Amino acid sequence: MDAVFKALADPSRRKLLDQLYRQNGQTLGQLCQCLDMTRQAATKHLALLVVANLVVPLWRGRDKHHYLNPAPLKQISKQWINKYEQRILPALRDLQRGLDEVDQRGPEGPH
Amino acid sequence: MDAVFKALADPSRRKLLDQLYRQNGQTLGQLCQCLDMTRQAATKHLALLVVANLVVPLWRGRDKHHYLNPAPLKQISKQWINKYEQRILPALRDLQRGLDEVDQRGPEGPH
DNA sequence: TCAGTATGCAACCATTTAGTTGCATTGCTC
DNA sequence: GAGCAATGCAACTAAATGGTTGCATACTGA
Repeated sequence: MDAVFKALADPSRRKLLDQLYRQNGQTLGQLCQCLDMTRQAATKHLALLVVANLVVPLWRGRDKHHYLNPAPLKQISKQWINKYEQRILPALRDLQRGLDEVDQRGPEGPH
Repeated sequence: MDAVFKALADPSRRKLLDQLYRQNGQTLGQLCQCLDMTRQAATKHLALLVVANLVVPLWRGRDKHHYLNPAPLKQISKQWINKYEQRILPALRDLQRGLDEVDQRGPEGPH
């Protein structure tokens, strides 16, 4: 799971995923064209995506095609993000209570 | 959105969120105890969470209390992750087609 | 008012990261 | 098989990151 969050942290890598979302199975060369960096740099980004299992590479002759694997995204969504989403309202209530306590101590206080 | 993904990339920061999930409104001192690093390091992590608007700090006297704000998580889930989740089956189909094309060129090939 | 507690700020260090350049390898095509 | 095209690998650099130490500030409570 750590690898997935790490992989998603970089805008270039998210861009790569978006690119594969637009058209799945692209080669390294194709993917490079959208990134404004050298092929080698893009390769490293792709390597991280592969480690996170978000992308699966497939050799066809001398071409390396890349395929999207959205499963890990579902994973983190289910195991991590969802539980927070369900707390939106309680969290708001907590914050309001916090604000109330601040006010009680005296508004226009320090900080 | 970039700030949110960046904030989630580090395990310590996710741990802080989990800690606030367990008990909302904790002070810096309390949050530090779960992290095995100096207070100053924890402060920096919290600063990133605040920038990403995942945590809202609130001063009460000399104590700084921290409150969870799950809204940005909902945001990225809705605007980014969900669209990928809906592609799980099509992506699998794409991959299968890719595998088929590899096989046609001759199984046990190079790479 | 004084001691102690909670926090902020700044400088510094080590590691990781993002990117580059240069060269090697492999496969297609003519 | 010669040349071109697609990719891999390694070394290097610059900047961001995660962490530390030291000191300053501000609130609390006896």
